[in-house]
Amino acid sequence: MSATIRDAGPPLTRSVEDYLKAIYHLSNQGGFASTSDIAAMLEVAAPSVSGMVKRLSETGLIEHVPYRGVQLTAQGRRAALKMIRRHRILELYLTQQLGYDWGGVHAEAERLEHAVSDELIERMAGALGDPHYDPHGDPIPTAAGEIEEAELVGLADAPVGAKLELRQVGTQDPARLRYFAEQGLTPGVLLSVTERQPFNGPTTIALVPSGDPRVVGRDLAQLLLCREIGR
Amino acid sequence: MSATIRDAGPPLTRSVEDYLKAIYHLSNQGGFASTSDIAAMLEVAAPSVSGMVKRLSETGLIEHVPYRGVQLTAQGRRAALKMIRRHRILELYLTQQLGYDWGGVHAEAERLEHAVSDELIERMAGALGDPHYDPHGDPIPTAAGEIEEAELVGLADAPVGAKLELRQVGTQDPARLRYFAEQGLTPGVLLSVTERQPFNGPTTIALVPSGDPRVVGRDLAQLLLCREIGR
DNA sequence: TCGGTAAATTAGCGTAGTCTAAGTTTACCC
DNA sequence: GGGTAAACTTAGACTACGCTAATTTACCGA
Repeated sequence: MSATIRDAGPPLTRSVEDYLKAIYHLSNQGGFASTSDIAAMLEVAAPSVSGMVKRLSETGLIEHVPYRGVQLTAQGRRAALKMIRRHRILELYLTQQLGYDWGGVHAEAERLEHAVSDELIERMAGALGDPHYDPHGDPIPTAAGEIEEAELVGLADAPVGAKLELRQVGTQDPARLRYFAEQGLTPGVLLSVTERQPFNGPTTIALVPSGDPRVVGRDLAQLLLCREIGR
Repeated sequence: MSATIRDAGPPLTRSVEDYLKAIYHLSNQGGFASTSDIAAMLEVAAPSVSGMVKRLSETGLIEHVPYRGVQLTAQGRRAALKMIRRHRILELYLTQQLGYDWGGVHAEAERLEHAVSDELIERMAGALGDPHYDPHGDPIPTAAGEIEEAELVGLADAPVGAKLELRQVGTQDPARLRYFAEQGLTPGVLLSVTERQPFNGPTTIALVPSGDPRVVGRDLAQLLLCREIGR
């Protein structure tokens, strides 16, 4: 009989863990992560990524479509979620238990996530009351490697007063994408809904933290998929 | 003007940190650490040590006398003490704040000590009340890289009732060293002084925790250099 | 004083991961 | 539909670190 589930294999190196995490973040729901995006995120040269991609796909952690991009396999996804859990638990622990502020904590967690044991993470999680969300509102994967998928709402449908994080832009059209980028409406941006005109009218939002206002017509607003993070 | 003190240079790799720590432990007070002892402590092959020794002496962290052994330079010693501080603070923090027992804690600290920042260590130290000793009674180096040298007393001069840790054996004579080893008297062993005969008579001790008694004549007892860790 | 042995070193190689430079492939635009 | 720019991959080199096998050195005992 083959190994049940934990077919551990050789432990992953720091680099491999970083690549998997980057690929996870870049290939949100089913998409491909491109070589150059991975290179930019990890601050390495593109050929380094090509080389690593070859190795990772040989070991079954990712699928590689040459000149297209990569996706995580189930195994790679599991490993990535494990790192994300570690990262988020560490960030939470360092801020809540050791007085870190949100500036320094990311770099610290980035280094520690490769060195901590599962046991330590679970002890930290326990000391924090087994949290399900980090302070950004992002869900923390469980120890078993499951993550709650954030529910996305179109900006056109978000209630006035809601505080949102823009997560995806639901179009491939370059003209629209360029327009959104010009408006500062790119994934990751925070905003709040300040007003909406009736009868399918435009939505007015304020960017956070700058407060800059934007008015977005209904058709475009439906393309801006957001996660609600509060009122 | 040359750099004042913190002539940091490139950050040390994990391996380098491990080598420096091993050399520190093996070359207690002015002695040399041998290639094979380092290899044994780090569980690598001897030629790997030779190679690393060459690099470390080129970068000024150690002095190498070929076929003799190595010693830390002031710079190497500083780096080693920094790692030892990290290790001991981590061990203390993990046991006192996160419920680790003394079994699992060493391996965890061994990994973490290479990943933590100075800031994190100082925060942990602060949370612990800036301790000066670890639970073994070993002194914790200060953040500035100073360590309280344990004051060693010959077993022949230790007061009856004292609890001691055997730290060094003050002879190179193989016959005596072998005898001590047979008696279980090797560095690191804990013991308590139960009795001493007058007129330069022998000292009777009990090994801790077994309680096994040993009677040691004065001449030999003077060779057993101990650190007092309580009564 | 001379071996013999144990320790140390050198030689040579392998892997992981990085880089630059040089070629391919894709995609886009007119 | 062809040309070009951007993205990607391949080629080749380098560093850190490990290993085994072979050689050199130091020391101890006869």
